[in-house]
Amino acid sequence: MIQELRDNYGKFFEEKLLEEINSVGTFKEVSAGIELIKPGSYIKSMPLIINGAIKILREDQDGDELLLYFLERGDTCAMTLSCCLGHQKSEIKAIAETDAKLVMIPIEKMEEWTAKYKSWRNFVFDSYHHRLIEAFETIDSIAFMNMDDRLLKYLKDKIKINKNNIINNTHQQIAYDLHTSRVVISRLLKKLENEGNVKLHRNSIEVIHI
Amino acid sequence: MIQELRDNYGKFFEEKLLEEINSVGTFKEVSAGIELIKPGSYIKSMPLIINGAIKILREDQDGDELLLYFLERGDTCAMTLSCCLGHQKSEIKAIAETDAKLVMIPIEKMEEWTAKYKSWRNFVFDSYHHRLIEAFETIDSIAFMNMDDRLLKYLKDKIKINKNNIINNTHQQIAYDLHTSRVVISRLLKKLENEGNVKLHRNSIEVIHI
DNA sequence: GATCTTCTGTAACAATTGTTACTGCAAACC
DNA sequence: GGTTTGCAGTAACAATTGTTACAGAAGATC
Repeated sequence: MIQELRDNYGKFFEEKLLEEINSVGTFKEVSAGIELIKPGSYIKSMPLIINGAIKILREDQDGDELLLYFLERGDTCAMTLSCCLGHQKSEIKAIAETDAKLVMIPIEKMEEWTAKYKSWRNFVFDSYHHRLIEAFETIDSIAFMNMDDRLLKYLKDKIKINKNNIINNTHQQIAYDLHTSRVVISRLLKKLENEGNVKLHRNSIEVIHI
Repeated sequence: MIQELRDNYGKFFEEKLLEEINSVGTFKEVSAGIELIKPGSYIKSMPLIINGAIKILREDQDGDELLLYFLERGDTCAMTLSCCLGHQKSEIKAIAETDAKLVMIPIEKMEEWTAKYKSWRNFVFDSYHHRLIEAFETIDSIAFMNMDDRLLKYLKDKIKINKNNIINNTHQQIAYDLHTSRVVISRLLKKLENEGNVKLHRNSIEVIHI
């Protein structure tokens, strides 16, 4: 595990902290689709992402959901951070977007390292910063963009995250992420296909051109 | 100023930190309507809010804007925090919602205090936590609520922030905050008036019942 | 191969929100 | 008092998004 940590977090943390993480962290592999965090649950450890991607969703009381953003290598979950520190319930839902490798860190260490390691402090602050920025970008999308542009952005993000221009999702799954209906997504995808931007298959979408 | 700090931040910070804030901070009074932060500008100091309220807005490239949330006594601007630490440009716009008193802290102190004072660290983490939660609540509103409910929420928030059930805004100003058109707001307000929930006057709205 | 399930395509329609245009009113200004 | 300016009310219409319903295609299962 120490080698994975060095490869992925060596540029953030000094060797001594890497060793501490190695000694108290537990390695975890998850398969795509696994639910990591349920809204309303308490969180006992914080994940450092080694590889793969995690999808972070917001869910309202009716079970309606909306994609907030993806976490990747080098990211951590800011919500987890603040929940741990504030001993609060989770406000979000996290699902493995791809198969992923994580290192789970017990929350007691967080406060300790925050005082001890400058690099850890900076990492935590940076994480908050990035999540806040991404939350604002999500707000931009839903406030200022129409569904056709939001769908384009979604396809772009998916390609980037999965490193694959074939998106293995049904229209219904996309509709959930964008909080709209399946019919709307089918309609817009068909339009994109007619314009030559995508090719539609059953259970997957091949993106030809942005 | 030290007394103002003790009254408003005494429960967060130890006396020694209060004194440090007092010695390096500068007191600032602003009138309602003053623009404190422009999107794209660099930030050189961070505000602690003593009283009054600050309105935080998101703005897109076309100049369209959207209200994110209000800051009050005991709050600080998380965006400022992360901009200072990351030496980044502001992603938001801040306008004094009411007359307000602030203490401005030079950013160099922030890193220093983060290492030195546990209470400061907790304050900063808490601020991030609250802003993230509020950003998520803003996402909830625009993603899951219709304009009529968003308007109700807006009126409620305004009453709370201004401690006054008369809201001194034109319909156009509300439309800007909610990123919609004046006609839509007039329409919905008129509906609320017909239902007996508000009374409409020129340049102001009297809220009768939630 | 026959059946069942799930996914996609599409039409028709409803609801919500956005736009344009015009009106009268109130306050401000001269 | 008369004029100008900005605000609010309203109608008519357009655009976008959401809903319902149904048909056919692709896989999965037996």
